[in-house]
Amino acid sequence: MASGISLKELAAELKLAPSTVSRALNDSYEISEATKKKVISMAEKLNYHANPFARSLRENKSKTIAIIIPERINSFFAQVMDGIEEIAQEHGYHLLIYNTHEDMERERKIVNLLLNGRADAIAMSVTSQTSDNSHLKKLHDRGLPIIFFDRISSEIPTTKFITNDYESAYEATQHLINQNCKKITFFTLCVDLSISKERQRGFNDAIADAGIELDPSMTLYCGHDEQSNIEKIQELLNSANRPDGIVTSVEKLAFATYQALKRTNLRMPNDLKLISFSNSSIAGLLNPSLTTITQPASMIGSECAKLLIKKLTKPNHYDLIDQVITIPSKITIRESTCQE
Amino acid sequence: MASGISLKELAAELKLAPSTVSRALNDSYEISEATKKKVISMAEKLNYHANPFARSLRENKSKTIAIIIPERINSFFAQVMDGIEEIAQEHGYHLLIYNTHEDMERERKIVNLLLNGRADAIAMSVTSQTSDNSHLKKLHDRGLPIIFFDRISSEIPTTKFITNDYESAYEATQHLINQNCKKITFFTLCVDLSISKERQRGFNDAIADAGIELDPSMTLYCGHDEQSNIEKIQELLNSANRPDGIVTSVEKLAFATYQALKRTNLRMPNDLKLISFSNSSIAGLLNPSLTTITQPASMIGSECAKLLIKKLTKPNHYDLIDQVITIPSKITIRESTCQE
DNA sequence: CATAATTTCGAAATCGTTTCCGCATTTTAT
DNA sequence: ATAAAATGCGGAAACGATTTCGAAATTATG
Repeated sequence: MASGISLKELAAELKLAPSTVSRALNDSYEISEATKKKVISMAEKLNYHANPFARSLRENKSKTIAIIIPERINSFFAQVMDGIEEIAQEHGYHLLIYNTHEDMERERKIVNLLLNGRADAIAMSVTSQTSDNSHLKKLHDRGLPIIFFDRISSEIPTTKFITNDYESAYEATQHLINQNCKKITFFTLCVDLSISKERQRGFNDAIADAGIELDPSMTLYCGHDEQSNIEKIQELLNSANRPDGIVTSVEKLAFATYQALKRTNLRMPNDLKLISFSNSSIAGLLNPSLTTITQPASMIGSECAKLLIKKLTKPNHYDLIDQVITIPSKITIRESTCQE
Repeated sequence: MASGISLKELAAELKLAPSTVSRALNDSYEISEATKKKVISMAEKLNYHANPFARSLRENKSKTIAIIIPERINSFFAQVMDGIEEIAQEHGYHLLIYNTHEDMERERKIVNLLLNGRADAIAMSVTSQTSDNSHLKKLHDRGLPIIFFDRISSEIPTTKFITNDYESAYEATQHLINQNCKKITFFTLCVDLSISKERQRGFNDAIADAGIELDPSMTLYCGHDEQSNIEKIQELLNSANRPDGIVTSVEKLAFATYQALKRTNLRMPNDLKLISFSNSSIAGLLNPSLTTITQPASMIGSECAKLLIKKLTKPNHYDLIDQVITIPSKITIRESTCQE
């Protein structure tokens, strides 16, 4: 609790005015080199560290960026966070982390917490339930720089980073068609989410463009509970018109499919081919190894951070214009979609 | 940048003194219910949010906990962070995240940043290079509550949370011996780390207790580079005295072993059995599924947070006494160590 | 009714910085 | 030689909240 020495005490020790010491430490041109040296060395000696709150209060900025993610830290969000962290640390920014746990009410609370300057900027991925975004609007109206990534809120006019969900899903589906799949199913989670919609659209279009009749049974809606997902998938795989190709829109549904598959006597890739959106580093170690669409998570994170910091350091030179920046995903073909 | 309305402005609007408004908002007994109601509703109406820096400056506390981790967010640290986040959010605490990237110099810098009250408490896992811990000592001497988890610094007299690394490694090794392995090798990363040492010790003792002669070739030292690890392991597997059982002290070395194995014609578990420390949720999906020692990561995180918050809210009732609390890991036996 | 006790609120200090303004003193220009 | 400008520093206000102390208004008490 002993919070160290203050600027005033340091000044007293040096027999200088606080204003002089402050300027010396901030390398002001008004202070002679001689006194600067004296001040700095005394500060070192007495282990002086400026109080961040006093400074933030005075300067009305916190040198802090807040990250808001919607769920427990999975491989995707971990990589995004790592990407942001790298850039933030490089520029001396601090990082606050919040998790909305897919709960819009929590999202609203957290956003309100950030309304008072605790963070200078925000990078966030919205909740799957975020229908009303008045709280986000308020944040934006206050002038707080905010960037969305992955799960974006299109109604807030700012910069958003996503990956090419539509194209990737299209390509993934096309890949299965090329591998001779006749009945392809799309596994998805939350239909309200921007990325889910895009991926679904990519799937639908690829199916339609291949001249296949699109019907609702070609989409399986899953939930957040692992076990019931597995059962639901198992049921599908045991049914009469089981698919011979699957595109899963999120990593965890691919894993659930592996689990479900274990309980059947179907073989992958012979009876069934699987391709999934995933950032897991061990997709190549699964049995069979999993063909993936890998999102550029780390780069999304670092680009968010770079842009935010640019905006913060040169507010007039950069603007978070209302645009969606797409960083393409990468499809890695592995055994799970091999031709038998 | 428009940082909202201030207490003073709110007071002016209400034709009350700032002190009264402050007390009303903090539910002081000195204020009548009538004025409290008026103040609160006006605060709502004008969207007043207290400036956190002014408050922190005055109260000398930040309602913030800092987490310092030593490397990119893997499944273990992700779970720890989730555990901390859950408890922190419950109690209205904010979370700052720092990553030392296994660099002691960065660790020192980050720790120095926290020397001035930016965080009320710290939960950290040290760098593998942390030999000199004067910076940690300084932090502790200042009276800042600090807790170590997983990678602990035993010289700082505070509470530490670890898992039973020694026993787990011992049991894991014993398990391989019971499965008829005759030549067992231990794969490890950093020998300086407390946890590495403990795991190594557990392995060594299990080997010795089984009446097997312990020799240095039974330990393979790996590095941080994925590819060279794979090559090193591959080389070992192709050598004359290849092991028939492996205990890997960290997750990534198990994955590297899977990769290396692909390049040989050895079969798991027939020719080789593998058990690893790991928190990956998809160990069961590997081919063959991986027998794991799972650390109670989430619980470690939540226990850290609970204890820190107790200490912060009732400083006199709780003390971070110099003790090591062990939360046991759990061994899950899967195909990779099955009897053929 | 006068005095004491209680309730309710205001004025001002305070936390640790930064910065505007002012004031010597010295240097440069005319 | 005198005016102008530059240099180096100090004093004090300000950021926005909390809190100590004290005063006014209300109620209770004798």
